[in-house]
Amino acid sequence: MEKQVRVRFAPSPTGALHIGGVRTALYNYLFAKKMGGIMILRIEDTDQTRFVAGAEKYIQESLEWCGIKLDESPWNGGQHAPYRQSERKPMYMAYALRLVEEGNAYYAFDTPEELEEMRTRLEAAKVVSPQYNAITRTQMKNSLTLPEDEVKRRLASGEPYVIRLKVPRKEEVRLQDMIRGWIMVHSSAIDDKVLMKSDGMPTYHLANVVDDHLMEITHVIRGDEWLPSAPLHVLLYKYFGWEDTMPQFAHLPVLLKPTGEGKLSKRDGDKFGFSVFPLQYHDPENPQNSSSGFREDGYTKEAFINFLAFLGWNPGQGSQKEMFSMEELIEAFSIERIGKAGIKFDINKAKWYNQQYLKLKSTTELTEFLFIDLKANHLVCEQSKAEKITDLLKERIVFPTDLYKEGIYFFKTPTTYDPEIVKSRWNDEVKTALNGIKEALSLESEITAASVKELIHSVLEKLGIKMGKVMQGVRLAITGVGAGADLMETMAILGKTEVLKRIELSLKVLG
RNA sequence: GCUCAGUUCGUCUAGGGGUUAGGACGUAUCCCUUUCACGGAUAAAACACGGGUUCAAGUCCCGUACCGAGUACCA
Repeated sequence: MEKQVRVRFAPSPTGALHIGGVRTALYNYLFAKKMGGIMILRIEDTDQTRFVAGAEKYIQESLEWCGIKLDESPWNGGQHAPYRQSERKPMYMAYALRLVEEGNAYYAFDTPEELEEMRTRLEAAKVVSPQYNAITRTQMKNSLTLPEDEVKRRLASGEPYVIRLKVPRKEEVRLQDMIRGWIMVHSSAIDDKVLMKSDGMPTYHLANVVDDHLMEITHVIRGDEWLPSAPLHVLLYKYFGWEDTMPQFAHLPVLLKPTGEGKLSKRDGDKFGFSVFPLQYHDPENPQNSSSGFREDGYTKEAFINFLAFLGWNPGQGSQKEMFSMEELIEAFSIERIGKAGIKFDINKAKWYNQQYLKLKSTTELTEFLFIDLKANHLVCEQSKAEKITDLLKERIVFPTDLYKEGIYFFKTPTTYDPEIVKSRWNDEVKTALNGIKEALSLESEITAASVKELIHSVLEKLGIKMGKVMQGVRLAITGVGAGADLMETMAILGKTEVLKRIELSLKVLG
């Protein structure tokens, strides 16, 4: 029987969780659930200098909103707790030491200044990529070059040191990526990466391999930016003797800016006018670091997830289905169908998805959104009227707030009239029609969409005016704008008195 | 620079040797309608380039170009 699938999403709490991170989490989740496996979240907080308070909470809330459920995490525990690397700190040194003892790693005492000096020296000597490696380490201060007693003395004196991986000089490192196939890298292209930092914390490379092994991770699904260091991780698995249980790798293609130049970054949200974060983010220490989120922009989570899932993945096999619920995504998902190329971000598709999902919602549900904006603007409205308005408008909205934005004229008598429409559509014929409608309307007791339509028809017929020529002017008089939902329905909701009032007002204001 | 990846309509993509290269978003036009939208229909729009392999290449191989990622005691 196959081993149970265990995947992890491993963000670092350095700020708001980027949309690309959400996608990585989503793919992990979809794969885990598809395989009947376990989804784990591990907080990678080994860099204390970049720690941001509140970031972890943000990650948690984001995933909750998306409906990505965690089987094991810092918040709900699990058999491999703790799930924060900072809390696992004591474990890592032993593994690093084991590497040192077995001759696969070594102590290094070089100061930042000395490292900098080495780089400038190498650059001056026209070395293309200065790195700490099999060649240069012979000239640095480490346990490979220093006498044994000197190393012991430095260690005992509490002098700061790091532990570096001793990368072999000539060796072919290969790994199989589930998305990209076989990848081969020569060890000379990898430098002697730091495994343990001088503050006693492991670097990502060590921590990730140790934790993935300990947590029995079977598949590592992560961003493309890790691909270049994946061979290094393979080397670590090898030195630890964990090759047999090494997870399978899948490196996801990056999300690019709409222009395609570089990956989508925090700043791009402002630049291109859309959010790059799932939730609104407020940085208490750095308010200008705050950002808008998809949730607050009015995207439903269903649309957000559907949109995100299709950024680099599709069900293939000739499927033309675009709308997928989380359950359907799980059912259809496979790593093999993830693309290799970077994806340019296009917010239009997200808007379209949102529109589709909003249409699927019931009028009652949508009316809730209308009430939110109504309350915020200190307006009251009867439930039945609000539902009628929602019903009328629901086909035209992209965001829930459009209900209020589009329907503002239901709640406020227009005080201004769209100058463009006034210019092109306001004329004597319209005024004649309006006067005729006003007269006929004042004789009515109450109106319905059908009755008012009939009324207008007969008035215009009597006056010898074609409907198409004046109706936009009539709309302007009643709503102040040139576009909107069915005008007859609109008038019926407004009621006879209000319609009359507005006609008179327009005649007075526009002359 | 070096290493590793990638390249089908403007965008997301289907396609796995033989297709009029399909769909979706967006765009345009038409229909519906009192207008705008919705809906329906139609259209414009792509295999980066050059070599091979093959009877046959978007599909396989090799170069070139371009694009991206990585190149930290960051993840």
